[in-house]
Amino acid sequence: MLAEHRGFVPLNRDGLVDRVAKTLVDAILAGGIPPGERLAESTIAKQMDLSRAPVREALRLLESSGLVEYRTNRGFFVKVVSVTSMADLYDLRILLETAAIRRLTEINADVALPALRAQVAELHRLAGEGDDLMAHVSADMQFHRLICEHSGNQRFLQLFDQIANETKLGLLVIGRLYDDPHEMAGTHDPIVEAVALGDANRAAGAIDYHIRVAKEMVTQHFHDQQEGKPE
Amino acid sequence: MLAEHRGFVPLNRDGLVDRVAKTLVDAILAGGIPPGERLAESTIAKQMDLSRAPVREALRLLESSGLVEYRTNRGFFVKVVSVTSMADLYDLRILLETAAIRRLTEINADVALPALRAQVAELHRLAGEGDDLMAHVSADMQFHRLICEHSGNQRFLQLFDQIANETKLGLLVIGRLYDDPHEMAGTHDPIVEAVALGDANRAAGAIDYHIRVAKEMVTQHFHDQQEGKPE
DNA sequence: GTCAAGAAGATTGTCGACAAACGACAAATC
DNA sequence: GATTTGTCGTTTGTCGACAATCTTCTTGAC
Repeated sequence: MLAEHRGFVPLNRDGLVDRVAKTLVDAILAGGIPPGERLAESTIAKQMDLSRAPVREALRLLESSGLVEYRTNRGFFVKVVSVTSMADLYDLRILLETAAIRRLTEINADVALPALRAQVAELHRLAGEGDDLMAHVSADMQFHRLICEHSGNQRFLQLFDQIANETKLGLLVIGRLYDDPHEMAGTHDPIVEAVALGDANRAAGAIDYHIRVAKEMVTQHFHDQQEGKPE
Repeated sequence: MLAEHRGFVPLNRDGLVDRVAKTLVDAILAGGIPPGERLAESTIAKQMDLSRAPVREALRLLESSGLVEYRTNRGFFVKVVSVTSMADLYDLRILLETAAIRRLTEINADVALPALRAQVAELHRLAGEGDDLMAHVSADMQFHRLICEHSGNQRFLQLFDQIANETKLGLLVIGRLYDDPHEMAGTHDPIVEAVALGDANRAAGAIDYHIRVAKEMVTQHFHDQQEGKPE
C-alpha cells in the first residue's frame, strides 16, 4: 500500500521506525550527512515516502544513542563531535571495558575466548581484504562489544551499545587512525592472550592501554585538524 | 489533577512533552503506577486532556531513562525491577562513582567539597524532619549526583542521570533500607572526609564500600520479598 | 471439560492537516 | 548607519481519524 519509488526506501511494514533509524544511522556514519547538519523531518519523510511520525520517533531513538541532538522547536541536528566529548567518551570506555574484561576473565573466559579469537581473526582477514574504513571500524567495535557481552552484566552491554555509534562517528570524522590495518588488528592480541592466561589484572591493563592509545591518537588527530583549518 | 483549563495561561504550552514526562515519572516513583502495569497512551492522553502524540514522546523519554519498557505493537509498561537488574545497576554505579570521585578529589576538590558538605547537612536535616521516604531517597541521590557533576567528565553526569530514576524506583519498591535515617546520613561522612584529605584512593574506597553495602541491602531485601510471596 | 478457531473489542501504528514557533529579510524609526 | 519592528516562508508541535495489530471472549468440535 506504500510506494517504493525513491532512493533508499525500506519497505516492510514491520518495525518501520527501527528501519528508518537504521537507514539514518548508516547515512550519518557513511558521511552522507555531515555533523551540524539539520535533519528536517518532512524532508526525510518525503525521501522515504512516509509520514513524519515514524521519522520523528526514529530521530528520538538516534538521540538516545548520541548521534543526534534535539533542540526544542528547532528540530534535530547531527551531533558535532568535539575533542573534549571524545576524550570523555574514551575515559568512560576505559572504565567500562576494564571492568567488563575483568569479569569476563574471572567468570566467563572459556565461553568468551573462542569468540574473541574469531573476531581478531576477522580483523586480520579484513586487513588483508582491502581498506574499507567502515568495515574495519565496525569489526573493531564488535571485538569490544563481545567483551561487554560476555561480562555477565547486561547493563555493561547496554551502555556499550549506547555509546558505540558515537564512537564510530568520531572515528569516521577523523578518518584513518592506523596506516597499516594489520597493525591495528595486532593491537588486540595482548588482550586476548591475557584472557587466555586467566589473568584478569593483566587483561584489564592490556585493554586499558589499548583504549588509552586510541584516545591519544583521536585527540591528536582532532588537534591537528583544528590547526589545519582554524576557520 | 492536570490539564489547566481554568484561567488564562495557555501560553505556557512550552515544553509540554517534558511536563508530561515529569508527571509520569512522579506518578511512577510515588507508587501510583505499579511495576508491570501497562501505560495506555489514550488513557494517559485523556487524563491529561491532550492528544496521544506528546504522551507517546514522553513515554519514549521515560524509556531512555529506564523507567519504562516498550514492546512493539504492545505499548509501554512500567519496568519490573528484578534482583539481577538491580545488582547489575549497583555494579555499574560502583564503577562510575569510584572513578568520578577519584577525578573530583584530584582536580576539583575545593569547589566540590562545600557542595558535598552542604548536601550531607541536608540529609541530616531531613533525617530530623520526618520520614518522607521519597525525600530521603532524592536527597541521597543528589549527593551522588554532585560527585558525578564535579568529576570533570560530562558523560559521567549524563550516565548518572540516565540511571538515577531506575535506582530510585528500585529503592521505593523495597521501601526503607535503614531504620534510622540519621544512620543513613552518617554513612556519607567517610566519603566527604576522604575528599577533604585529598586522598583519592581513600575516597574511592569509601564510596565503593558505601555503594556495595547498599547493594547488599537491596539484594537482601529482594530475596526476602521473593521468599515472602513465592507466587 | 478442553482446546482451537474465529469474532469482537481495545490499543498501537501511521497518516495528513492545521496551529504555533522560529529564522531571515524587509521596512520603519531614530 | 544601526537598531528595532513587522512580515513571510519554513519547520516543528499537536491533533483527530483511520488502518494494522494484539488481546480477550465466544463458539463449536472433539
